[in-house]
Amino acid sequence: MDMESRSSDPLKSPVPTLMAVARMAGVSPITVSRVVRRPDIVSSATRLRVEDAIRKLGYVPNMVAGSLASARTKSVGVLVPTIANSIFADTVQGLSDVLEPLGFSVILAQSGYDDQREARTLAALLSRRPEAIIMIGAPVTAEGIEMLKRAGIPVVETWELPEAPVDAAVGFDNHDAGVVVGRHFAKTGRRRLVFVGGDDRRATQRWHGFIEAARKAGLDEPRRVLIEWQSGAGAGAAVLASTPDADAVFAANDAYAIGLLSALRRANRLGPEPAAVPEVAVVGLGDLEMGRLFSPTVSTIRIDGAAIGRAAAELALDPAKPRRIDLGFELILRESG
Amino acid sequence: MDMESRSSDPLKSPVPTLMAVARMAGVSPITVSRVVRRPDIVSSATRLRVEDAIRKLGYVPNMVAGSLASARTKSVGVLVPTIANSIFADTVQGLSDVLEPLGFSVILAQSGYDDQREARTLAALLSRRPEAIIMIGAPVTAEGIEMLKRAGIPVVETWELPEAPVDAAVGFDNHDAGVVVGRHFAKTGRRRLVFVGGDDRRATQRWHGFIEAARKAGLDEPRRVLIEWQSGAGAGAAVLASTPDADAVFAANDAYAIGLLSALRRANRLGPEPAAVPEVAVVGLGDLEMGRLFSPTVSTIRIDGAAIGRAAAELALDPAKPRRIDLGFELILRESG
DNA sequence: CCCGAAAATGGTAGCGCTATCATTTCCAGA
DNA sequence: TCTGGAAATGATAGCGCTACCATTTTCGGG
Repeated sequence: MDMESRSSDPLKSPVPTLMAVARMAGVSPITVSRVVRRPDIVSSATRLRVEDAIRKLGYVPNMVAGSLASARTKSVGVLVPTIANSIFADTVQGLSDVLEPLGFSVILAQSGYDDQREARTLAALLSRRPEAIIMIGAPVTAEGIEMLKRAGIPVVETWELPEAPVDAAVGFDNHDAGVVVGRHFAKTGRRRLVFVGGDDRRATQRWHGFIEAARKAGLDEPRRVLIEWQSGAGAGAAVLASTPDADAVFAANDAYAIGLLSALRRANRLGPEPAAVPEVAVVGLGDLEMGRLFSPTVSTIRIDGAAIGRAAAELALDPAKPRRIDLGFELILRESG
Repeated sequence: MDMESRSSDPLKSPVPTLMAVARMAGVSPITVSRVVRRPDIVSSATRLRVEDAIRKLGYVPNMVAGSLASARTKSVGVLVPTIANSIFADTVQGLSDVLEPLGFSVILAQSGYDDQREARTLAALLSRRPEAIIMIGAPVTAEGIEMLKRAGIPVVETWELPEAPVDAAVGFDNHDAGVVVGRHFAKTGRRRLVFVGGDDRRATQRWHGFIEAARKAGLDEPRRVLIEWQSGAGAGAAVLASTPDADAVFAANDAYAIGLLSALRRANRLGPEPAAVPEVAVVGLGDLEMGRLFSPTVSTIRIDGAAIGRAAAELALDPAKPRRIDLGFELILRESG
């Protein structure tokens, strides 16, 4: 499609500039700029004239030029491992809800749980000069950390609370979450503990907390089932295949927990009605709505992903705010364990 | 946090420019620019020298300036009703997977199913001069359509196939989906049909198709249960409360379908084992993984959200490609109906 | 009716980069 | 050794806007 054919004014199709508006309204360019950004300091007579010209021309300010001139891009870079994971989607939603009303745009990028890609992606984000970076997790490569530091902008790491974040962090203690679930299993008489999840740092922290609690309680050494795919069904099958004797499973997210419960049902290890004491206890993480709808209802470590996003946005915009926020988590016990 | 304190070089902390690199390497600025963008046309000797300077200074190109000079932003605006909906998250993921490797960034914005907000958001997106716009659904306001046309860039509408899209569309026929489900219910002997969903245009198209099929088959006039919240549980409760006598329900998405099945179970209308012929047939839309894990497994209109995203990205980048792609859908029959 | 301060508007000079030409350097072939 | 065209590099002029300061206009109070 060529530009001419889609313009409503076939004559001087090129996208109108602030200069064009100024000429049409008979004012200087800077006045147009003021009408757009600070209408209050322009007399209402001129303002009306300018607004009229803007409407007639269909002028849309060029923020690229504006950003260059003002050194403010009104944008925030957001780096997630993947968006096709409802739990991160909630966080993105939350931060977007705070940022957009303030006129900030979200530049979204995915690292795909890949270290090299994270570094590349971070460079790409930074080249757009966002006013802050918000990421799920902490940067993994030294390169990435270095770039972030040099950028001199707020950097908010979420979903974990590193000892020494580049700048700020909003999240919860993943290690603790593992401990809490481990203890809960011990207290309810479970002995053969299993952890299913990926091998990213957050999952690993949960795993460490989980073993720690199991050891302290004198249980069998917990086993870990590593999952590559993002599929709940896959996670369920993997656990049944590699640790069929497990009597308690901590799944790194609710999707895995549901996948496992579904596999257990298919293997006829669930009984027709949710048992008071299930043969295999399962606890997930995230508190997806699905978990409440499933039968048995899924016990979980509840995390408020949207709240993390909102808090992260606030730290990103205000460097004066405290640089570390622990939003905590909550163990929610339902039928699954 | 102030900029000085976080720079690795406390001396001349300000973010280095291309000019600084040029001076350090003893070349002209344009040569640095070429090393960054087209390394192949620079002699290897100078290239090495420049790359060295870049590394030493930690230079990150300023794409804002580059975009202004070249009139290419290497960015695509993406407008979704909400990202906290796994089905759209898949589409965003898909398009991002195509766009990022090509050096394009995704500027993500949410309209929240709100017409006015859609128009505002579109203006904000356009002011960043993206090279294309990809949106879920078609623009709703005349204003929005006008702005998009004037922008003179590719615009891809997804998840529906309007008669006259602004530019391009990738999706499937929502009306047809309704027809297919309606016919299926008729064929399997259902009579009291209900549709649960929102009142956005896509849902409404499905609804229209659904009634059409029901009328043709001579069934009772279908009823429509309108849902505001995005919650499956809410949808389930609403259907049970307002149309308790329904014997077949088409849910506008799988989350609603699962919410309804869960409510039916709680109301003891599901039986212990999935029945061969369920009392109430339920068909969802989207084919979430959860639907396959649930019991009963959820019948659904399968849509490949990621594929829609990938195809949309391709149309966005290449105006020569066909402007209308019907990716279709598939009725997947499982235990729920 | 004048004065001075506030309100309103404008001129100038870049922001950091790239497009578009030069211009210079290099080197194979005569 | 000289030539000519390709390869490599550079000078210049903006891109469309805003920061900063200067200038003009307005208007209430003496």
